[in-house]
Amino acid sequence: MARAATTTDAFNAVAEPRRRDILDALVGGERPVNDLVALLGLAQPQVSKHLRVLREVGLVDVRDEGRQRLYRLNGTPLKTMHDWVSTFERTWTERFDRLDSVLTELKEKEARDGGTDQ
Amino acid sequence: MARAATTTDAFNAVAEPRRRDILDALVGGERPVNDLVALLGLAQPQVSKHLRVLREVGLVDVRDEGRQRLYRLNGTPLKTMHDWVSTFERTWTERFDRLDSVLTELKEKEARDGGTDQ
DNA sequence: ACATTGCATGCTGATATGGGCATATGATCG
DNA sequence: CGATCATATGCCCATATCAGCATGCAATGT
Repeated sequence: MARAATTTDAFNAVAEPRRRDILDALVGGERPVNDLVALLGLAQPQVSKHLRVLREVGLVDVRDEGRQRLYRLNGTPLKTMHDWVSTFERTWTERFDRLDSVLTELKEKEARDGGTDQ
Repeated sequence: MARAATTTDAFNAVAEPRRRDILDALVGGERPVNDLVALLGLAQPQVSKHLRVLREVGLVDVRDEGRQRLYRLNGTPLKTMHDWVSTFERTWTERFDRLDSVLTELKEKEARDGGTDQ
């Protein structure tokens, strides 16, 4: 088996930096493809392809307006990511890091003096 | 060019669900590889490989203890992800969604104005 | 009708992936 | 030392990716 498809979920879709850039660019509101092309300095086909991936995971919606296609951000699928990552929030807090070190040291000491572990 | 390496950053490393599972399993504290093998129901080599990726992006630290290698969570690299995702937090708030819809409708109406009578 | 603009899609090629399986390395025990 | 437990690596392979480039196609302008 190979790596999971980029269209599998938000995690995979957003692992690509360009796609994150696109989402960032859409925070300000709807934009036609050429706007994004100009903003990102990418070739138009690649932008369209990235947008396709984002659309498939529901991170953007499209709307036709004349000969343009206006893409709009829809962050809902990011909620899952946010929830998951938040689980680890304590981990990068300095205070927690210290606490963790202390706990680990305690464990090591215990394991050394008791003999009975687990 | 192909997809970015999984070891490029936390975004890519964590796009793989098994690796997320491993991190989840490590929230409770240090664990030897075989613990993870049992918990995840994966083959030992794959677990070791996933751990390698996690180590390369700094999401886990290792410590030798006899013939075991104890892996420990280090969520610091997740902070970047958290910060980025948080940027979009408003997006999945119901109230914001509604506001957004209204704004879009207004825009659509505006774009249409001046011509058709209604 | 024809040219043009705005986007999407198709194809090619180099590349890294992740699982399966075998094997190497390393520490510990008898 | 030889056996065994705990992990890491190596190799094979099917697969999806992403960039680049050409082309398809709908909407608009003249």
